[in-house]
Amino acid sequence: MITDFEKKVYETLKKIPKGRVVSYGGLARACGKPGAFRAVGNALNKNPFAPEVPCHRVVRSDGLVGGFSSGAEKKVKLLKKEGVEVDKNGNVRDFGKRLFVIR
DNA sequence: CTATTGACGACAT
DNA sequence: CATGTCGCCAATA
Repeated sequence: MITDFEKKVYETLKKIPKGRVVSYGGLARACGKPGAFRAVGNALNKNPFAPEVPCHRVVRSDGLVGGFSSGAEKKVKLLKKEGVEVDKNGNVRDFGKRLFVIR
């Protein structure tokens, strides 16, 4: 079951360019719900469009990669593969520059 | 319909 | 600067 909110989340997430990351809060704001960052995380956790939607590009506002349905390590690996360097602590290098602000 | 949960965020200590 | 607590929204039981 795909709700309108989740659909919006996935659609918005597809806009994120390769090599860039977006915060849960920013993504939530782009969906019209500035405070729904938790709900966004939930939507991504289900992740019905795993390879189609780049859910691994969504990171926490504090610079940490956050979690991942298949394991945060996998997420980090994918990010590195796209050119996003991640510290062993889990924080993205040059987070401010890598962060993609929608609209 | 009510309660609990979760890939979080901001503020307080 | 590091840890702890409360608040947030939507989905699910």
